[in-house]
Amino acid sequence: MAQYIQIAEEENEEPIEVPTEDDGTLLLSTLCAQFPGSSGLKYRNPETGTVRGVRLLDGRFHSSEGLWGNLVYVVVFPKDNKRKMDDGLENSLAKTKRLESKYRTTPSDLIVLGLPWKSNEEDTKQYFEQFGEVVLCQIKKDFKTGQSKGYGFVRFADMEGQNKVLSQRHCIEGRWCEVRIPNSREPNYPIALRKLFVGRLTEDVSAEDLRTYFSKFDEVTDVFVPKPFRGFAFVTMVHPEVAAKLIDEDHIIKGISVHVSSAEPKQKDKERFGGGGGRGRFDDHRGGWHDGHQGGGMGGGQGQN
DNA sequence: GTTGAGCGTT
Repeated sequence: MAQYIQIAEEENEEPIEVPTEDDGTLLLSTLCAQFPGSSGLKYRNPETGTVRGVRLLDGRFHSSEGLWGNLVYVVVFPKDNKRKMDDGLENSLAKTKRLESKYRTTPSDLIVLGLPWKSNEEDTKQYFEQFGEVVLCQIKKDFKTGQSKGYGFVRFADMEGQNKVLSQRHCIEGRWCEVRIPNSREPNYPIALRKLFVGRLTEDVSAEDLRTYFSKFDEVTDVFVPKPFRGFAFVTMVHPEVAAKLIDEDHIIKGISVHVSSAEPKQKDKERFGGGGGRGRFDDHRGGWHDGHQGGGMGGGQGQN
């Protein structure tokens, strides 16, 4: 009968339970469904403290004694993380997901949800032009009455405009609107819930190091290190729930123990830390796109190409 | 004349 194995993406992360087959093996395809792009499994031997790999034969993982036990297994991704886009190891789901965000390099139509009924195409276009050259702006209307359906499409000439517009919320003529990649069920969450404050930083840790480190947990949309160096940085993740799990933890990056907290400190934290200098951390830098946007120079991070 | 999640008459 099937059992459930606890599998996590990182050793110290919350595992999810994945079912085995009736014969007690775990299908690689089952693993890939939960961890797109994964290629293996490992676990820490409780007795020796060393990490062991799990045997993989013909697309099936086999536990050592036919029992998976209560261990938390950790996903392994291909070593050459600089995987080619059409690497056979990546299934189509993973490809689709990546294409939707990280590896997208040309602008696409973006759907704008929640427009005010009264908004017209001219004013809406004007609003979006603050982010870059707008090459398309349309509002969907009832073809009979001409009444707006409250949503439309916008397209930018380049990725810079697109990235900027996707990385923040929008207030158009008094209403909060959402801009998304069409059909991607991924809303873009409020930046305040995705942005991490990385404190106790030293200059040995570069923006690229930060991006590489935090990319292990989720896609990183932005890394900001104040110049001149001030001992902290901001890292913005795609998913608020991932960001939440990283907050209030110490992380070792290049041997340096840094402390991660929310970029938008709660009142009590303001009293504990910030305070002295006057304004809070969140005010110390403008939201927006700093590096690593897909447009120009391909910021640090994992493997592209 | 109202409304508020959705996915586009070319």
